[in-house]
Amino acid sequence: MVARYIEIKNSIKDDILQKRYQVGEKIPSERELALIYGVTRVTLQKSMHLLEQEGFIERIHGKGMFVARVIDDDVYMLNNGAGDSVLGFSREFHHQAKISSQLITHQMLCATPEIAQQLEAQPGQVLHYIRRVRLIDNTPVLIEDSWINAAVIADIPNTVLDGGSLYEYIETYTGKKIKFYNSVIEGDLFTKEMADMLGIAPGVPMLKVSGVTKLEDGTAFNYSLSYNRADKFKIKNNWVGK
Amino acid sequence: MVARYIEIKNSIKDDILQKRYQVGEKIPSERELALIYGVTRVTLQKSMHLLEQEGFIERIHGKGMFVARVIDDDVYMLNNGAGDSVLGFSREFHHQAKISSQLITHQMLCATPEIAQQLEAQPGQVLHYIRRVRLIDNTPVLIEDSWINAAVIADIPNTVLDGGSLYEYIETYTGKKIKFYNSVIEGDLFTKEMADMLGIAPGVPMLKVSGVTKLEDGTAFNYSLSYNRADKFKIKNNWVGK
DNA sequence: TAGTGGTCTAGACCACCTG
DNA sequence: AGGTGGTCTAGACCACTAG
Repeated sequence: MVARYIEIKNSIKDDILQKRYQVGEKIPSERELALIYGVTRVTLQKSMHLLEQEGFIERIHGKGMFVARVIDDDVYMLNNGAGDSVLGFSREFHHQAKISSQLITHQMLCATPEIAQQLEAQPGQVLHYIRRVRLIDNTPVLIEDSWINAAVIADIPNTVLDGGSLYEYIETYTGKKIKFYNSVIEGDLFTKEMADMLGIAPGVPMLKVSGVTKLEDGTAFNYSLSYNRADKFKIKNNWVGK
Repeated sequence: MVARYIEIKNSIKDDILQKRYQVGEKIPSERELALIYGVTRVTLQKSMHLLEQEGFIERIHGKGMFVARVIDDDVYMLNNGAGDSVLGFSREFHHQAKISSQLITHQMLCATPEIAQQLEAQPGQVLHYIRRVRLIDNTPVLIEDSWINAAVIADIPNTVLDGGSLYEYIETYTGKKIKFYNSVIEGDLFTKEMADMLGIAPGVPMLKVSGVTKLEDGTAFNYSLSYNRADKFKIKNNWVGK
């Protein structure tokens, strides 16, 4: 059951990505598009506001809506607050490159008070602890630690951890969608130990991203901490006022 | 002319910040709040969706709306995609600390092709080039380079660059609000030259943030590049599905 | 079953931009 | 003046959660 305004948003996003509109070009007005898609203006506006937040169009009061120039780049972009790159490394990049994982460890342990608090669970709660090195085209680019509440996801097959999408597995397993991801980005340097795992020199800059993921029913199931090579990743952000 | 849904959003945000609701507590339903504020559900929902994007509440289908735990921290948070910290360093932090600036240079120059493209202007367009070191409680924490289109803002008094808010000045000067800020975050290390300007050791990690700022009529007026001490800043991000 | 958020309609009026 | 996006109303029905 996909909402109509999501379908319309994706349809127009596709038009932009397929270059059916040129960069900077004015697209049809809200009233025209509402007529075309057979919805009211309110519904169409929901689509267009989303498209604006995702950085594909700019809405200018009194003028119209215009296709934004979209930045393409040589490095990998982790989109913030827009798009779906939040929904997992595999899902995001597997179309443009070969994604693989090296499972360092997968064990069950009890939550420390700190992690329990992040997961809104009791200290001592049984968790999966997973450490993976992730590779793009066979080059190691990041280390990711995940703590996953075993009360929410009891079993995690190692086949999922090798190459599959963990988030996709969880959505299938629970029958619920992922709705919240609250994260914090920090800059730091790789320690020798971590640099060795990635096969790079120590003292290389990194982007550290930590955060909690929740399902649509509010269940916090995953706390993760990833250490990303700063020469391989950038984070894009589109802020829109009001 | 402030929209009703913005007023309502701020009113409820204030209730949360003033602890009139406890963390995790359920707040009144949409229908109740719509009645209280004398608006329809559609209007109230706009308020609550904003509040959710800003990370203050979580909306759970079938259950209700709940106050999110808000992360307070010792370091300074640059909020992404939510809140207004995008709208300038001064405006964001002057309530919690003494903000000052050290003006390194302010000169007029002609746009290179690269910067002209960012500003959607012609190469050779006259620009302000401004380099400032910014301080929190007299500690230098970042270096910021700005290129501002002189065709949009002709005069920039040095009093504004010293301690005032540049963005506030621009909104007053042009009579328009800032609507877009598209930025990219990268991790890197401070060079010796930059480290010297901040009085720190070279090789310290930094968060580099670059981006273009536009007014509500779509005018790109500012391209900026800031080099932030990674031990002083974090960047927060709230992603909400759908 | 009752209450919650999620979606959608068919209008209306306002604010901004251009000719 | 005419077209654009921005806001708002007063309903309706659907999907999810709980007791």
